[in-house]
Formats: sequence, structure tokens, C-alpha cells
Amino acid sequence: MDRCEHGHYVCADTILARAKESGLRKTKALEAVVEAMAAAGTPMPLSELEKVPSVAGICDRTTLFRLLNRLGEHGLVRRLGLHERAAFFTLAMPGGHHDYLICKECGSVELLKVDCPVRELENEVAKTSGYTQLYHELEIYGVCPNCND
Amino acid sequence: MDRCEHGHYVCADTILARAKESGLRKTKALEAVVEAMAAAGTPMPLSELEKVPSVAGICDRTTLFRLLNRLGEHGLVRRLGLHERAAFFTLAMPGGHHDYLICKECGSVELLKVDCPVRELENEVAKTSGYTQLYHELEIYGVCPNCND
DNA sequence: GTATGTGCAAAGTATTTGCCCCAGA
DNA sequence: TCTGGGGCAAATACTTTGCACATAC
Repeated sequence: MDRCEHGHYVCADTILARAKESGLRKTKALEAVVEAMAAAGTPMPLSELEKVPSVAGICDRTTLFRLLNRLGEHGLVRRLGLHERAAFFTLAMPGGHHDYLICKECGSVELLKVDCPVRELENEVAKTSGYTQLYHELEIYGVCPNCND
Repeated sequence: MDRCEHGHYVCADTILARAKESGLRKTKALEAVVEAMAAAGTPMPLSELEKVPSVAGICDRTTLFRLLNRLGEHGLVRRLGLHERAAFFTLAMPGGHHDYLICKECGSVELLKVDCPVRELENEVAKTSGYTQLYHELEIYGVCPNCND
């Protein structure tokens, strides 16, 4: 996976450009949220996102919620389950994809930097199931070294 | 995946036996819930489980909740995300594993009856990540034929 | 100027806990 | 009998919506 000039896996500018193409207005909230998510690199729940300093001063939870939904509808943000009560959100690049390694104890989320072995299966399912617009989500759960003590 | 004499992928009796071994008491609620889940075959949220006729008369939501948690702690039930607001529960057999095909529109859940391509990756992660007690969850999302119209 | 975006407050929905009674072993 | 299990009601958490105002375009 390539990184942008800022060292992030997903570059905020790219997402912002795509947001504009989708007809979304360029607001402070939009910029702040997308940049915060790009900087974080890992999926975050809404409750955490609203605490990021650069976001906290800009917009409140409702705006954040609607913004993430809007971005989700345009395929710029993906909503993940990740077994917490709260939904996690992450920026979505076209063709970009991540699998996750999640600690059952502390809930930490790591990106798995490996070739995803599911592509082929996904293609097969596309042919045989009648389902369209496929994408997948793979989570490996375990207990991380810190929680193992 | 083998089926038991009742045609279910997971046999209620096996789970009940394991529950007993784990020190859980044999109650009507336990039997009803396990049998309902075995009969259903697919993951269900708590709200749906409590509506199953054979469960509804037996115990209320709180009991169901605590029962599922208890079973989860002993590894007899697995809690899944599946992208709904509510958590989904499914019986867990040792070594048993399912991947899911989920419709983004109507939320229907199908079991994927295929060899899971993630085993190997999981083993590799076990060796290199320092994480223990690994298991994984794979969901393929799409739009089902019914919702495609 | 107009449609989209925002904030505050209030309503849902799902989950979790307290407390006391009931029942399995 | 003694501990784990169950029921009811209340508390949490997280999400979602209504409505009036602000702002990008």
C-alpha cells in the first residue's frame, strides 16, 4: 500500500477531492474530520473521533455523525463492526483494503499488512451467489502481547 | 461440516453437554436458547432470539442476555458484529467455523459453505505477531439477488 | 438566493446493572 | 442449604431525528 507525501496510508487531499466530485461542500468540519482520520490511520469510533483536538473545536457529535454517514454513502468512508458496541469508521480508498488484528482484551486495532487471501474467494462468490457489489471484511481476534501477562 | 441427527450443523445436545461440563446449571432457559439457536442455524440478534416462540415463554431479555454472555465466556457461543446495530450470536463448535455472506440492503445472513482461505494467514499471524488465542471472522458484504431489483 | 450543512436538544434502540427472589445440585 | 440463575425495573451507551439557524456555492 502506498503512502502519501505525509506518510499516511490514505491521503486526506485525495478524499477531499473525491468528496468535492461527489457534490459535498467543502466545510471546516469535513476537512477536520478527514484529516484526523487520515492521520490516525486506524479505524476509530465516533466517540474517539470527536475528542481529537483538531476536530473537537470544529464540530459536534451530530455533525460528525451526519458527515460520516454522508461520506459513507459516497464510498469515501467505511463503517466497520470490530466487535465494540460503537461502530468504527475508516477512510476508504478505491481498491484499498485492510484486514485487522484486534485484541479481545484491550480492543486495540492493528492493520494487517499482508496480501489478503480472500480476493479469490470473493471473486468466486461473485460468480456463484448472485450477489453484487461485493466487498469483504476480515478480522483476526486474539490476545495481544501486552494483555498476555 | 457434519450435521447432527436433527439435520442441524450444530447439535444442541453437544452444546448442552459442554455447558454442563463447564459447570453451568441445566435450566429451562438454557435448553430453550441453545435449541433455538441450533434450529435457526444462522446468527441471530438477541431481539430476534427472544421472539422465538419456544424461548419467549421461558425467559425474558435480561436472562437471555446473561445466558449468552455466560455461554460466550465458556466458548460455547460466539458474538458477531455483522454490521447491524445489534450484536449477533451463534453457537460455537470447537474447530467449527463459518464465514458469512451478508446483504447490505436487507441484512440477510448466509453461511458460506467453502473452505476458508484464512487459516494459513491466521497461522502466520500467530507466529509473527505475538498474539495468542487467535480466531477470525470473515464477512463478505454485497447486495443479494432479491434486493438487486 | 437556495440547497446543503450545523448545533442543540430530545427521542430511540440496544445493552448492561442492581436488587431481591427462585431453583438446581 | 447454598450458590448460581432469573425477573423486573432502572441506568447506560450509542445512535438517530426535529427543527431553527448558518454557510458554501
